[in-house]
Amino acid sequence: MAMIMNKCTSVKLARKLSHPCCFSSDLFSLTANIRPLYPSTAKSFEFPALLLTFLNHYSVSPFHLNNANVHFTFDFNSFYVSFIDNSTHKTHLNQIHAHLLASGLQDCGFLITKLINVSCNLGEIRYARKVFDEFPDPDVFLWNAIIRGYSMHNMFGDVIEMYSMMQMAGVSLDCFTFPYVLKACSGLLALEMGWRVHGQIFRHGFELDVFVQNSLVAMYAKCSQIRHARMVFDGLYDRTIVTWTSIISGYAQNGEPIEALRIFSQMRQSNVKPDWIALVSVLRAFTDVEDLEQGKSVHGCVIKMGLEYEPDLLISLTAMYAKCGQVTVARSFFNQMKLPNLILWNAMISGYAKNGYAEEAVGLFCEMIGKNLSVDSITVRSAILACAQVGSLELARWMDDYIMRSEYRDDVFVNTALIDMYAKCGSLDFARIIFDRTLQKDVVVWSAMIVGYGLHGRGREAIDLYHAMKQSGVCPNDVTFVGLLMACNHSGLIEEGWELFHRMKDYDIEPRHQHYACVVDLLGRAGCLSQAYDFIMNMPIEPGVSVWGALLSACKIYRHVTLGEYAAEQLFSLDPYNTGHYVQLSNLYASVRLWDCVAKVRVLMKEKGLSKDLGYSLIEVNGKLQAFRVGDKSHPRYKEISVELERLEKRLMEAGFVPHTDSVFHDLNYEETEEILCNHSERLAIAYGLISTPPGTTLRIIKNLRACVNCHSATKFISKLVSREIVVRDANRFHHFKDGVCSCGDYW
DNA sequence: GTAGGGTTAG
Repeated sequence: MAMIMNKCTSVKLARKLSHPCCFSSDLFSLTANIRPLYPSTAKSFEFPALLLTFLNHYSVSPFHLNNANVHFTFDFNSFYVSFIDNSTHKTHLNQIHAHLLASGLQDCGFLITKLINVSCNLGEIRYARKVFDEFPDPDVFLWNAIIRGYSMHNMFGDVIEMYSMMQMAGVSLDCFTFPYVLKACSGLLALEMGWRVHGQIFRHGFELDVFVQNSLVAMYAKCSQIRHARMVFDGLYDRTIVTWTSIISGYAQNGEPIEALRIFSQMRQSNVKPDWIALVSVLRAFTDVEDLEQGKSVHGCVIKMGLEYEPDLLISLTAMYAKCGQVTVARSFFNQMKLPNLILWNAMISGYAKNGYAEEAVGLFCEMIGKNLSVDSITVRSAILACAQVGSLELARWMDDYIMRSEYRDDVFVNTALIDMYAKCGSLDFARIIFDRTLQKDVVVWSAMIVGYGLHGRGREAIDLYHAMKQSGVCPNDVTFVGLLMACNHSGLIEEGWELFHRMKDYDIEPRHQHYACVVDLLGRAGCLSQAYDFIMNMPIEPGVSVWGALLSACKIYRHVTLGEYAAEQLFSLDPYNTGHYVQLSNLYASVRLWDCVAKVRVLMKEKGLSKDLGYSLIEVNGKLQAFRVGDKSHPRYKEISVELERLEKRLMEAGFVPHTDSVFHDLNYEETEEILCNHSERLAIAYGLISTPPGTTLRIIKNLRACVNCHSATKFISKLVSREIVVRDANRFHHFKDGVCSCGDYW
């Protein structure tokens, strides 16, 4: 049998028929079984020969054949006609039309409506339109048929056009017309048109039709008019599960998941039983708020209702678990789906990317390309985000190259992601190239570039770009200011940062935690610790982790123990299981040689079951990332690395480098300390980079933790000794080491 | 012949 199958159609049919996870084979056997039924059954029809042609060619459904009134009730629903060889559609339709003409039935509105419906179902929308145009005086059924055709193929502009023409022709609309037209308004986000249609609905007296009203709720919700959707919803006495689902998903789509969930519980109280689409909508709301526990309870509900094999629920569950960080659980749902589905893959890739499983995300993306699966803008954006996290410039180049050859090269969202990616992979130059070639830059594009400069401590350029942005008529937003403040902070532009912070109110932007944290950082950097403390005390919002963290960092740099202890106390109560805070406090104690206190912090961590995060560094050599841990001897070239390390050590000593022992977490004796220091992962990566690349090559290193004082200082020396630029991405920012100086100005 | 859902950059 010729099989040109519409994926979506086959899924719908399979849903009606059998276990969804193995639909393809069931579908085949079912079609095979019922085919032989036709010839014998068909003989008993009294209907004209052309309708037999219809049935034989365009229907594989046995369901209607046993019906005594078959010639008036048979069904040409889209999913029953999707098995026909595409190339013969046109011929068959032509034959049928010819039969109609020959039988003098060309004016039979009923048959022509059927012909139009079948043509639309087969995707022959232009043919349908031709048949429609040739019909002398179309009635409302015929108009609805052609409008339905355009609607089912998402040709919304044509829907609206036909709707206007229908009114001009003086045909009165019925309650079937409006849902198609409203769907078109939603699809086009044509709110004005939606308003007008709403007026028509009133005038035609369809304000009680539940289909029309449900469509109105959905239309307003899709056009971001959730308040209006709510007004229609509140005015409805007769609410079906579709009504409830429309308003629930409307709130979720408009960024109000909490309200969506509140209405869901209201729905449950009204004893309306959710169906699978309602559950999908509710899952989305819990996914948005990343509420794993509630998400799990919906999962329980899905199982209770026996819907756990519903493919679209599997997708929603995958998305929910993935976004809530349960990527392994998500992956098991992902693996259950045998047929490729773009949204499922997107959910898995973005879930991986969002939760730090960057390699898995990139891997899946490559798998998609390898398998020739179609991707969309969401797929590439998630993949770009993952590349940004990996940090490899080579991978970033590959991704950029892929985008340049794709249909997304002018997509402003994709380009924003690319700018961010290049900035995080260490190349502002490439980021700038993308930025410069992006037309119609919105505030997000500008902010991404400003944040990029900020990340690399290029404060002046960030501020210049900010002025250029304003000049081009784009208004800054809160993210722009995060970028600017970060840029000032990372490059020591203390007064400029302070001034910019106060400019925020000119744009009615309420500072958030990140902005306050940047200011505390700025003050801290300038050594104004008591001002920083006063600033925190006068904040209009409750200071959070980022703010106290900034203060603790400053206290560590300036060795201010009492204030540091206070900041640490706040951090421990707000964020008790974050190892970083304990390490910072311990490093503060170590810097003033308060070894007893260092030990106390260690005990505190032990009590909480925490251990210091293992440091590692990655270095990219010839497009490959190599990982090194502290004291790592496992590398195949360890012998050479170790020789290089010793050589470096010697040269460092000769150049007058003195190790800073206080960056070691434990109280060790001097020799051991020094040995561990030069075995820090960063140094291993540098040594490997030096022996693996030609002289003068920039070394690019990615660390999982913040730079330690000792490595930072040693790396400055090394950059001068070996005449190399060394670019290090630590957990917070970039350090560009060159000629013995670091771009961070020794404050990070 | 009609209505509702899932993936989304800084």
